[in-house]
Amino acid sequence: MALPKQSEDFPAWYQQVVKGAELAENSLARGSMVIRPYGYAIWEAIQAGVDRRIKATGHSNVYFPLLIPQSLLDKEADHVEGFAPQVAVVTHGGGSKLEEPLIIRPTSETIIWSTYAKWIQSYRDLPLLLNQWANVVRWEMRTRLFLRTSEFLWQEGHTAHETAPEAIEEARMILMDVYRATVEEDFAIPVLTGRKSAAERFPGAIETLAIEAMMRDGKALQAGTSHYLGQNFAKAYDVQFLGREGKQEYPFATSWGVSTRLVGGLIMAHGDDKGLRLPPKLAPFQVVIVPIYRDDAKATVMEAVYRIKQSLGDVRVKIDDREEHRPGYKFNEWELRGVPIRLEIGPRDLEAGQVMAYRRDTGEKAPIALESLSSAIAEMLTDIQKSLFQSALDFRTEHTFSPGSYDELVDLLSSVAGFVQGGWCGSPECETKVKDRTKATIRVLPLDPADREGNCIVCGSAATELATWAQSY
RNA sequence: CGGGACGUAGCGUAGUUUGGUAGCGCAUCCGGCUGGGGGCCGGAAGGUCGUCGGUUCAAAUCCGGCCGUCCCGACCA
Repeated sequence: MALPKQSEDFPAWYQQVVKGAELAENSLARGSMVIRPYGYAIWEAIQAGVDRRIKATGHSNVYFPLLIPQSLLDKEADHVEGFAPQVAVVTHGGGSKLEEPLIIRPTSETIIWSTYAKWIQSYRDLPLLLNQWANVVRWEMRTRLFLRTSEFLWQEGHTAHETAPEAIEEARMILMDVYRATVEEDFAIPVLTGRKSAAERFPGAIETLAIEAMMRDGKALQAGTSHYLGQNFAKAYDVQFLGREGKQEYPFATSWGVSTRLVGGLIMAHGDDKGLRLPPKLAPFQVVIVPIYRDDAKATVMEAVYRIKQSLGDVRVKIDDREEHRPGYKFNEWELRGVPIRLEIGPRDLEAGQVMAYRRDTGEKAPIALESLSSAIAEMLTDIQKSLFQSALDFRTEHTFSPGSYDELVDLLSSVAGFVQGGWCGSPECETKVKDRTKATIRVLPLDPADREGNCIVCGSAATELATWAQSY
């Protein structure tokens, strides 16, 4: 199979990588996907890193139901307005029409906060720091595997706090210590962190924070969000606690999530014309061994191969011992599937006391002496993880611009050049003007804006902050 | 939901203009030779031509409805 070049047809490239690497495929219900073993293994590695960090910051996991009475959704005005068009509704069950329709959760604020009403009575019950791993359904008009599917897997954290500053700090901590840390350390993808403009905010949120990553076509992908919800949900679901001063008070909320969309980001941030390039921390197989032999050498080679796998200890090693494919076929296939290191082991190598090692990220191939293999592989995996991050960072730097005029801003955004930064006065009119002209949106605003950022690149009046615009997924 | 393209074996496709027994490549299965960058030879199996209806002696082919996929919009936490 010939993969289209990224530069020629990025969407076709993406789709064929997803299918060719056997990550996922479309399923029967519109917009839904089957995640295949290799794709799911990547998701499990992602989950492990996120879950570990969520727990390390004091949160516990819970599970709330998939089905939510429709009336619950209606209680928070912004929320219902934002989600109603995307909600799937169950109207029948047990062979008859339901008295009250049930919605399939598009997110769980409603069911969770209606339950928190029972759990939160006193300031001693706070903070309540819970998270769940779940599937949600949003009836999107246009879907793409991993990036936007009608059903997707995610984690959603829902916390309740005594004070606003505490909740705001929680939302920021999750953004920085869980999401940014996971994506930069595990995915080897640099992210911008910041606030969303009012237009891009989560329905029902007071502040939405996000991490944004650059894909190799210059578009931005929102890779994770963390919301400060204020007291909106507490009031909508009548959650009150008796405070330290003996008065009834409403708690302050956050919610935050990352989803299987991250797999799409992983593909598009690192992939090249040969396919996937997986960072070692998330790769289901960190090393693939392709044995090379004629019949007479088979026993010797395979015996060495198993011994070598043993010697690599904790490294996740796949031995591709399929008889039906020749080495060249396997090389291409594992490159498409993004395995960081390939070891070629044949009689010639064994005689020389070495193996051939191929690095997926750089395409370099060089021999490694058997006696130092274990440390060399460990070192190489570390180096690949670092070097993928560095090259993604370099790519982002090369594709980040600071235009001097509105016309230049429009040109850069229209040609999907990458991230485009400029002063913004904070007015929705200027934001809309750029969007109408170029389809690009403000992806992030600084977490802590400076006092002044020159003039608004759109209208020329005093800028209150530095905005980063981009085309986005 | 609007505009465009498409739907033929597991995958990719030819055939549709001009209606007349559905073909090719890859993959699969069997046998053999092979094996350091997508092997070769021989044999085999695999098809409600997306679906429903219409026109016709005859429909993959013409007409209509529906379903689905992809691209571009609208929408999108």
